[in-house]
Amino acid sequence: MQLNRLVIFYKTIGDPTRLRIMKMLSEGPLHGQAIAGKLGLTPATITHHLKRLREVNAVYERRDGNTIYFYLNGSVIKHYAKSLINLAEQDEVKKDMTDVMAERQKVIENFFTTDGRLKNIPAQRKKKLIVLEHMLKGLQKGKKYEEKELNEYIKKFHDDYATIRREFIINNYMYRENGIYELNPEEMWTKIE
Amino acid sequence: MQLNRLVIFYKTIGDPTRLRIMKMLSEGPLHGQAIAGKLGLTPATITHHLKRLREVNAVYERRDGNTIYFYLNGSVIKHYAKSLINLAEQDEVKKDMTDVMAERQKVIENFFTTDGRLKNIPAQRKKKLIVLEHMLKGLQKGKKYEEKELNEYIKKFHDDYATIRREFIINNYMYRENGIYELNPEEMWTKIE
DNA sequence: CACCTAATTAGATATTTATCTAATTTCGGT
DNA sequence: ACCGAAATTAGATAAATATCTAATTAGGTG
Repeated sequence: MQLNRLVIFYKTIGDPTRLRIMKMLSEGPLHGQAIAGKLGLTPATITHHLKRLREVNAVYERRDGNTIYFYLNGSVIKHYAKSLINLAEQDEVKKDMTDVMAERQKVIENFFTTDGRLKNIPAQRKKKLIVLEHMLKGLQKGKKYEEKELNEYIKKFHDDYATIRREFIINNYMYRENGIYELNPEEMWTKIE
Repeated sequence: MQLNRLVIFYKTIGDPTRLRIMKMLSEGPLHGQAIAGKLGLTPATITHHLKRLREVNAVYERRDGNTIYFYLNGSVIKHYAKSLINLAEQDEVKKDMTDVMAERQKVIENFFTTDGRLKNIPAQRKKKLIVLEHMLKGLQKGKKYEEKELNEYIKKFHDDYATIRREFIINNYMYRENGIYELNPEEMWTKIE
């Protein structure tokens, strides 16, 4: 459920230590020991908090040797913030959709073959999102997908399923938990400006 | 401290019952009994959550007879959300300030007499904020003000101290706790577009 | 292989807090 | 001045969780 995701995210954020970590990471990646040192806490404690932050995709990590660098995941955080802003705005804004739709259609025609395969992943962010959303249309809301199942689905469009699957997560279209994937509610998707 | 405010706000938001209340209030004001009914919880429990939400100014209330209607305080919520977005954006954007300053100066000259009194409170939001910020300059960061003390300060500018004091809170320039007022860090202020 | 450092896991403790029931307060109407 | 409805307060209980120490796992390097 959508509300539930927000709850978990904000509960995670609403902790002094975790917010301090996020603040530190906003100035650049750090590894666990460094964080522990700066905060005067035990590595075990940092592991605990990073686990929490990872669970909501507020951070991601990159391994270098046996030290792991943690990065702030700005886009996910921004999306949660935006869904808070939506909540705070009681008025419903309806925009004119016709032009937007025409533009989307053109992008889809350019990037997909007539038999529905993706020619290549657009480099331009805006077009990439349109393409991703097009592929997402075949997935069911609320359904839980095994990673393998999702890979198979994506392969119908393009061989590089790993990249595309990652894009689904990065742009907040999907949510991963214990290797199980699920569509996010649309309010949480990365929006095209 | 700034981080601390954020922590308290997000901890408050990060609770299923409170987020559900906020969601309900986003569709219009409600009184306590109504909220309790819809959520299947005790009035005492609702009081508890509303107290929390009030502490961070996420809601405000209006009394009608002896029933109290609660409203969502959209602007405060949006400001916290924006400060999250700031955190998520690692790049620092510097803008050209010279034009902006000239405009502010003009507004201040128009709305204040030569001996520094406020002629009247601007109706236009943008100008109002400039005027409010001008008055705020005489307050000290980190200092805690009694309500009476703050009233006296505002009276130096204008007799209607109650309205102005309220504007300080609504626009997130100041923070109130147990009748004590304090300046918010500037990152949290209402920003002029 | 032996060793070192980083990270994680497991288990224990102490603090926080959401919720309830019961008592109390607040306000308007009769 | 009294009564009823709405809200708050007080106190109790149960659940969640931040942190620590100690043990374990992972990855590299001499």
